[in-house]
Amino acid sequence: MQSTHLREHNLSLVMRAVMNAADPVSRATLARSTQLTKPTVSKLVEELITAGLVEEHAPVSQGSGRPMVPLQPAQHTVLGIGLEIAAEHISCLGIDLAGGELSSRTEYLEVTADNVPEAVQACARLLDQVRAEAGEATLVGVCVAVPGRISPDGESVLSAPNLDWDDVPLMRELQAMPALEGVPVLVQNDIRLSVLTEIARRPDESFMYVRGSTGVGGAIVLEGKVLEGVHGWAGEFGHTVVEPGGALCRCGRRGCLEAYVSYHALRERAGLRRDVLIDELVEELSRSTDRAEVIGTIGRSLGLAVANALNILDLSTVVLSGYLGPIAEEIAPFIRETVDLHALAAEVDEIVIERSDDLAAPALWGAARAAVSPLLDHPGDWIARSASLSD
Amino acid sequence: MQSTHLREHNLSLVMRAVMNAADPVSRATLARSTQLTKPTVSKLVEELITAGLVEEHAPVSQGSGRPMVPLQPAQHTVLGIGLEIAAEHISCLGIDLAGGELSSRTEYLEVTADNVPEAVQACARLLDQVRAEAGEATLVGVCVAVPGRISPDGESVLSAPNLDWDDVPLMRELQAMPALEGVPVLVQNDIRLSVLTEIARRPDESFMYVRGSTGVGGAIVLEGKVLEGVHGWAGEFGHTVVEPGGALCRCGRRGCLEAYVSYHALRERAGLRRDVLIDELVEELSRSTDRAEVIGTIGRSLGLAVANALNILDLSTVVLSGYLGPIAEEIAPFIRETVDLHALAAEVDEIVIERSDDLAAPALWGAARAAVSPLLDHPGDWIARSASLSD
DNA sequence: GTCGTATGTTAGTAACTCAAACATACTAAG
DNA sequence: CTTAGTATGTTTGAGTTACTAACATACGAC
Repeated sequence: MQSTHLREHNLSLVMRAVMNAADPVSRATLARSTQLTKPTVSKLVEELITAGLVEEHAPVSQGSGRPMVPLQPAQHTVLGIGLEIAAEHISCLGIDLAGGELSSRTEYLEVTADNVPEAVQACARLLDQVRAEAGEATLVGVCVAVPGRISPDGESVLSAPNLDWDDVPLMRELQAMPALEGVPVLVQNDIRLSVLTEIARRPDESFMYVRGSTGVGGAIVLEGKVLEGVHGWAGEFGHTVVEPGGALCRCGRRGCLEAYVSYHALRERAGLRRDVLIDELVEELSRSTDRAEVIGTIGRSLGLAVANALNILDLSTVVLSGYLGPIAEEIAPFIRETVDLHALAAEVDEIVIERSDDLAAPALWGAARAAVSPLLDHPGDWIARSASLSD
Repeated sequence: MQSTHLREHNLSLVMRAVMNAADPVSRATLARSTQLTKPTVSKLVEELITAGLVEEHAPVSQGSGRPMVPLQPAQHTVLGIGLEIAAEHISCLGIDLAGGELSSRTEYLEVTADNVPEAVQACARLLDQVRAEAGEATLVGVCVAVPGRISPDGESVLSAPNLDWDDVPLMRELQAMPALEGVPVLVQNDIRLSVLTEIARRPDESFMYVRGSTGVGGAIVLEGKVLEGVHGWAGEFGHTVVEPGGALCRCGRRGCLEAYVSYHALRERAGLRRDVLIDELVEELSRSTDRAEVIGTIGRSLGLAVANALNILDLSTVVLSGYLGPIAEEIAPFIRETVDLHALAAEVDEIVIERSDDLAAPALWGAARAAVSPLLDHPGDWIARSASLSD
C-alpha cells in the first residue's frame, strides 16, 4: 500500500463522516470522530470543498469557545441517478450528495420480453429529463434497479420473472447512450438496493432484511455491508425449504418459502387476479379459512426460514419490509414463536423483529444512493477529475 | 489512519506473503506480489529479519541473473501454543512461524464438570512441558480449543455438553498462571479452529465447512475469513431444522439436523455404547435397515441443511470433515441430489462437495495457528518488543 | 476588559514510500 | 577468457503524508 492510498482512505473517511452525520459538523468534531488530527482534517476538508463535495456554511456559535464552521455534503453539485424498472412502470430519480431529491419522473408502460428496446428508450428519455431538471449538477453515476437476478459482473439481467426478461444485456444497452459516455452504469437487484435505504437508517448494524414483493427476497447486512456471495445473490431466501415435499412453488420445486408467503402465492390461493392491498388479500383469504390460520401460516413459514437463517448467520435482528411491513405486527408473534423455538441466539438475546419504515420506492432511492456511493469511496478520483476540468 | 498504520499494514503484508508462499521467496518476488517497490520490501524484510520473524538463507541461482536470497518464516524463534480440551484427553502443541511442530504432549483424563481445576492444572503442566521442549523460542500466544459454546468476548465457556461444562471462566484461570504473564490467551470453539487448518490449505476461498464430531457443527468462510456473527457462532448449523416437528434432538427441540446425522444420534440409533469408527457404526445400523437408507438419510438431511445454507449465503463449495470425511464419497450423491433440487446456485454452477484432508487433530493445529496469527497481523508490536528487549 | 474555552491555522518535523541509478553475481555465448 | 545479458538487491535523494506544538481567532461569562 502506498502513501497515496493512505490519503485516499482518509479522504473517504472524512467524506463519509460528513455524510453520516445527521447535523452539520465542524472540522474539530471530524478530527475527533475520524481519529485524525485537526490540521490533517483541515487539509482534507479543503480538498473536498474545492472539489465541490463538501459545503461550508456561516459560523455558528456553540456556547463558549470559537464558533464552529458547519460542514455539509455539497448540495446540487453532484447528481446520482437511480432508475427502477418494474412490471408496469419505469421511474427515475436524481439525488445529490446531501440525499435530496433534485428531480424525478415516472413513465407507465407494461414491460415485457417483447418491448425491451422500448423500455431502454424510456430509460433514456427519463434519464435525459431528470438530468436536465437537475441543473448544473454533474452526473457521477447511474444505477438501475431490476426485479430479478443479475449476473455477477452486473452486465446483464439473467432472469426477471415479473418482466418476463431473460438474458437482457441492460448495462451494455444503457452504456451505449451517448449521454452516458464516461458515466459508470450499474445494474442491480431491486431488493439489494432497497436494503440500502434501510442501512442508511441504521448504519453499521447487522441484520436480516426480508422483503415481500411479488416473491419473497431479502438481504444479509453485516456491519452495514450487504453480503454478496459468489454470484451476488446472498440473502435471497425465497426458495429456502420450509416444508420438504410441500406445496408446489412457481420455481418448480416443492416446499419453498415463497410457495407459502409470497404475495403471488397468496393471491393465487385467494383466487384473485387484480392487484389488491395486502390487507384486502388477507381479508379475502379469511373468508374460506380462519384469519388466524392465514396469518399463522405466513408467520410460521417465515419464522422457520428466518430461524434457520439466523442460526447460520448468528444474527439477532430481522427487518420486515414490502408487503410484509403492513402486516408485520400481526405476523410477528408467529414468527417469534417459531424463531424462539428454533433459533439458538434466542436463548441468549431476544430476537428483534422490526418493520421497515419503507419509503414509497425504496429500490429507486437505493439505486440513486448506489449511483453516488462509489464517489464516497474514492473521492480522490473525483478531485483529480474536477481539477483537470478547471485547468 | 496514520503513517505508522501504513507501515504496520505493509509489514503485515510482507510477513503474510512470506508465510503463504509454499517455497522460499526472494525480495524481488515479494515486491511483485505485494505491489510494493524493491527498496520498500528490502527495508521491511530487514526489520522482520532483525526481529526474528523471517530467515535468510544462502543465495540460490535461478537460471540467469543474480541468484536470489531465499526468505522463509523464521524457525524455532517464535512459539505459538495450541491446547485442545476434549472429553477424554487434553493435548498441547507448540509450533513456530514455519508451521512446524516444535513439541507436543497429551494427557489422558476424563474431563467433567467436577474436575475443572484438575483440567486447568493439566493444561498448565502441558504448557510448561511443551514450552520447555520448544527451547529458545519465545512464547507469543496460547489458544485453547473447547468443544462448546464460547462467550463472545472469549472469556469463558458458556456450555460444553461433552465436557458437561457450564460457565467456566477458562481464560481467566489460564491467564492467572504466572508463566503466562503478558502472553495473550484465547479460548475458541474447536470447530472454528479446525476450519483454520482448511483455510490454510485454500487461502482466500469461500466455502462452507461442515464438521461431524459428537454433534454437527460448521463454519462459514468468506474469502479466507471465518464469519463471526453477533455472538461468534455463525455457521453452527447443527440445529437447523430439516424436518419441522421431526425427530427429537438432544437439545430438546424437534427436527434438528443433529438429530439425524450426528455421531451421537447415529450411535443411539444403533444402540451402541462404546466408541466405534463411523464405518463400523454405519455397518451396525445397516443390520436392521438397508445400508443405502442409512446413508441416504444422513445425506439427504445434510443436503437439505446445506442447500438452505448455500441459498442464503450464495456459496458453491462445501467441505465435509470429521467423521463425515470417511463417508464423504458415499453420502455425497445424496447431498448432491438434495442440493441440486433446492440450491439456486446449482442452476448456474455445479456445487462442489469435497472432503477435508483432515489431520489427526485439526482443532489442535488450528489453535496453535490461531495463537501465532495475531503476530502476523501486527508484526510491528513484536518488533518493538524485541527491540526493547535487546536494549 | 479580562479570562476561559473551543475552533481552526501555521510552521516545522518525522515517517513512510517511491523512482532512478547503481552494485552484484550469476549464465551463456563467442 | 572475455563480453554481453539478466535478474537481484542496495543506495541515494526526493516527494508524499500526517503529526506535534504553538499560535491566531472568535465567542461567552464574569
